[in-house]
Amino acid sequence: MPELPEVEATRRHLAPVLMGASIARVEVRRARMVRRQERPADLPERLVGRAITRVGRRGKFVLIDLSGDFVWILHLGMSGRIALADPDEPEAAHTNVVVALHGGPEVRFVDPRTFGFTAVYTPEEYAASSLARLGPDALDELPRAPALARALAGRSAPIKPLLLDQRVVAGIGNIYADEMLWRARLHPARPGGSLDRDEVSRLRAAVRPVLEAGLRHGGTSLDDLAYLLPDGRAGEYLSRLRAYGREDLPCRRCRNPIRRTVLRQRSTFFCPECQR
DNA sequence: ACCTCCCTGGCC
DNA sequence: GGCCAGGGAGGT
Repeated sequence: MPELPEVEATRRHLAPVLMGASIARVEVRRARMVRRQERPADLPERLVGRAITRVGRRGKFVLIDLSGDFVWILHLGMSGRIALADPDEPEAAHTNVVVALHGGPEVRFVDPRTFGFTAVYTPEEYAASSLARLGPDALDELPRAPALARALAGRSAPIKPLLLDQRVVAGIGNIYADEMLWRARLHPARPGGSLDRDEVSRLRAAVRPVLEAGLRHGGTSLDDLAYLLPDGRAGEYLSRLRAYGREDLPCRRCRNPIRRTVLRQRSTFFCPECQR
């Protein structure tokens, strides 16, 4: 599932190839993939001829700066991936958008479920978009415990959906949220505002190690292989998960069975013994 | 602040 | 054949 580690792996894969390149040609095969820009049909003309000056990331968004102050945005949704391939290589199924670079490979946006999207923004459009309301990046800008405590203070919503709220902290998705709460020994249904100082510190301390472990192991590909690395391989982090997907399996800390519940329509896995 | 919806492949 | 997975926007 593309959450922060998978998106960061994608960014690292793209950056060396895209930096300094310029865009030759754009093909949008599924119009639905271009969303959240006022006139989606403008995407090709906004991209063609522009040079790439930076390949960044904020939360789950890949942000590609272009000449002329445009920014090209990629969001992988839940089944998207970016493949770099020479034009004569065969295409994967569900190659929905192709962006060819001058004298270089094609950037192929493959996404069976089309929850991912792409757009090109002017600075004004960016400022008016939901991207401008993203919280601090969970890896690069993680707030210290006191600031995190302030963000959670007075919140009656369960801590897990708060972790998934991209305005609080950007980049955490359903799998890694469960892993962080397991590591911090916090029950996912605890109201955000009920966490004491020590608990907020534990949670804060769990964020980066979980994301970095995901990154080290190439991210998490579930059994449906909806998510793959840019080169088509499966991420290896699945086998190291402590909570997510482990219903009825022994907790790796206390050996009691992991339980599954649904919180805000999302599968939630936790150890009822050691997460309180 | 909550629920519904979008979409498709894989599984039962 | 029907259900499930889920990020994020939109509606209530």
